[in-house]
Amino acid sequence: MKIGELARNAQCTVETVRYYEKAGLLAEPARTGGNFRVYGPEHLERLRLIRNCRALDMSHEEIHALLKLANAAGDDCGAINAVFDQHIAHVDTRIGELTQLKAQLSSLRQRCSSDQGVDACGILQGLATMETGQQTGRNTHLG
Amino acid sequence: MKIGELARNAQCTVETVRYYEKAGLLAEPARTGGNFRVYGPEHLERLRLIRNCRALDMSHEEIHALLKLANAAGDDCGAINAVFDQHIAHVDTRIGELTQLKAQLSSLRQRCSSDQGVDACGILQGLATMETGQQTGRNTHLG
DNA sequence: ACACAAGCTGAAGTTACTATAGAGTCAAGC
DNA sequence: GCTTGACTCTATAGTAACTTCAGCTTGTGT
Repeated sequence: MKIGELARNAQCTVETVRYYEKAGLLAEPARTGGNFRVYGPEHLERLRLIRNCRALDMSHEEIHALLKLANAAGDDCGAINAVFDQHIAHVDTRIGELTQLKAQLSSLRQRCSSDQGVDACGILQGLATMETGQQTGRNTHLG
Repeated sequence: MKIGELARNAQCTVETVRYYEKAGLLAEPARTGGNFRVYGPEHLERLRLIRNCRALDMSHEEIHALLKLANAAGDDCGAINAVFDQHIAHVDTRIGELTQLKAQLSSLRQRCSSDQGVDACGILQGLATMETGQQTGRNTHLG
């Protein structure tokens, strides 16, 4: 199949497919005489796997590690579990961060009664004076 | 004060300060004869506000809107509330997405018993065949 | 024969910064 | 007066994971 069909089957754009190829996630396919890429079902399966990993918010780095492990057929998959567990921990951390964030936002939001002037706005005052606890988490790749 | 002192006071780097200036979030300050930026307390207050907004995961676009509203002194701050409410909704959406995500990840994770071969790995099988419900949310700027 | 869809490459744009290169400024010490 | 070192300046490139664009070639339908 050609790139457009592949992309449709995997629910992504052709640009994304070419991007994955350049990024080394998807193997370079054969070409037609006219230089068009031709894919087989194995490419589709691989692309679906990649897209699902992305839907699960894995980074390219994590996906790359996973693919490498998947290709080392015969090995036991303890290492795959490790990649997965680490990713679950990322997601969990991020949920915790956002939950705390929401609490902070809600508390600020309550300080404003909407029909007063900007000068007295509790949100703006809070934003200008609050001390954010330590530096904010750059510790996951999840936003 | 000079840029280094400003940055220290606001807990960020000098590069970030210069970046905010170029991005139009922070007003261009006066310069010394030697072309060094000189800031007053009003710059510090503004910078603190920006940093706090960032700590709350607001995008530059949202912050820009907020600053514009804050500058329109005298207006009532219903519009500020609207920006805030929208941002809280973003955070909430993202928490929901990640929670669902974690459930999916955990369910996949349980399919692997660790000491089997890669061929039989339930995680990989799941990843290659699962149908991700619709397209994944590009609907917030929160990762 | 000709239009139009789909494909190709390479480069630039996105967000919010961080990092680097190479130069200039300033205060302190000798 | 001169040097050292900390600080500052501009401009450019790199990061992640794509998207968008320009300009061209190929394939398909009538």
